[in-house]
Amino acid sequence: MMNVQYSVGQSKPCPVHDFALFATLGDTFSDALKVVPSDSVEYAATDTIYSAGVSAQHIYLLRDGYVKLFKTTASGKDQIIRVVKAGEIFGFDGLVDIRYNHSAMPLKHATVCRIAVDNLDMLGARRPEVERLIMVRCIKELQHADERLLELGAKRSDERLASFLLGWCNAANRWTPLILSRLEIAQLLGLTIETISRLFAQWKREGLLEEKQQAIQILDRHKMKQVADSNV
Amino acid sequence: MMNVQYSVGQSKPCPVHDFALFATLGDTFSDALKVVPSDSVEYAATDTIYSAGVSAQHIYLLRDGYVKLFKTTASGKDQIIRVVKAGEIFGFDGLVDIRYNHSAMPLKHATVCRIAVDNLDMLGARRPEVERLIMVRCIKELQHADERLLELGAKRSDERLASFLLGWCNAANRWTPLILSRLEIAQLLGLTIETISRLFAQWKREGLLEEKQQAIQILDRHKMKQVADSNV
DNA sequence: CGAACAATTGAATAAGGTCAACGGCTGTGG
DNA sequence: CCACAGCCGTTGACCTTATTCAATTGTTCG
Repeated sequence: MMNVQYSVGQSKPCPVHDFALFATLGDTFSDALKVVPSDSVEYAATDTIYSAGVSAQHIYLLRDGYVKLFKTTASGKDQIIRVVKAGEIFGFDGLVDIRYNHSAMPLKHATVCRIAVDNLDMLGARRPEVERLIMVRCIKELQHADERLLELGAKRSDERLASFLLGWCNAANRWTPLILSRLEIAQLLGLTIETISRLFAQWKREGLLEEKQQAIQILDRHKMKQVADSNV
Repeated sequence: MMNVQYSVGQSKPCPVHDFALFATLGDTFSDALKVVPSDSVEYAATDTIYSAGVSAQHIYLLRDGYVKLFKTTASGKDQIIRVVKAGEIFGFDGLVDIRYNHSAMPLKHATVCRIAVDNLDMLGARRPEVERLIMVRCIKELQHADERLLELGAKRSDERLASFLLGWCNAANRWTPLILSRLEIAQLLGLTIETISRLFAQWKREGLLEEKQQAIQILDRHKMKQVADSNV
């Protein structure tokens, strides 16, 4: 572990049971979790949480910030698979495989709580509940992946960007911090920086979208939805 | 259930435990499964197994043939999410959601065994093992989806087709039946019929690929791999 | 303040899509 | 048994979309 900064000490216990995700399992699980060694780790923008191909020893819960999961082609192009938001879990390849099949890095900054896969055994009888939880999350993620496959495979650049923005700014008519750079948006949508930039410029001109500082606001959500489904 | 033909009777019990996938759970599970109502259903090429948005009541095990899972855009374009092969399970949206989030149809022909989600409860104490099994399958599928996202988002048409063909013809230098039509390959790779056709023609000319009847053979697997990773 | 980096914009190019015509196979009905 | 319709695949010419290349501006950070 090189560029990893522990938030307080080397192994600060992580209050996993505070999180809604794990809270659904009830108190018995929370109690059980207190037995499981877990620690809190903080990452800066340039840190790598884990790399594809590396031994998959931990399962992660994102406490604060955003994390991008991505894969890299043989020719060096990155494709962002998913953007993880606070409260979500990621990196559960270790439950099945020896190695991670993708890489994980923060967007800007991230605080995670991680549990060693080996230590999951300590949960004893509660373990099936964890697996059920992960199964549920996994199916949800699979549905999300299906949707993204549809976007990458069957939609034009403007449709892709529009539906990404709609998903990102889930609050209507409010400023939403855009954590991703143009490059990261491009890598997420399978496009180039320039294409993203041009679409932004066009939509700003048309009064569809506004941007100030690092934040954006969708001015005409209805029209943006039309663009996303190409009902123009 | 309209265009559904039951293989023998209305509810022929399905020997689920014969399948490698479930066999991993051991004999106790096989015994338990005999209690669970499941039936075998046969579909022709034009039948629909289930449609996106429909109530997700069954979980399926493909016994014979191939099944395509796909989503449709608002404008009517289909994107094939995954091609299911014999022995694999699909349609487990019902474990989490009320409705299927994608549609399922056979390629040519399919025989499935299905279990009502409600009846999975009958497995009682053995249920955690089923959930673990599904979790494992689900993670595997997620990894597969990640790979496909990389292909659709970051690769050119020739790279996509080449890596699809390499995956499809896993046996080296042997004739492999190509179950998919040009249209279906196009819908899988996010391309058009014409593009697929042109690449096939080019590779046949170059002696990379051969096609007779409904079968194909990769003549130069090494070179095909180079195309897939654009090491040209 | 200047160096590095991020975003914008324009012009040229390439990749793939669209449109259209044609060939070939299959299955059906006279 | 043949003729023909219908479907699938092929091929060519053209067009659209998005990428690439390049120059410029804006932004952030030491």
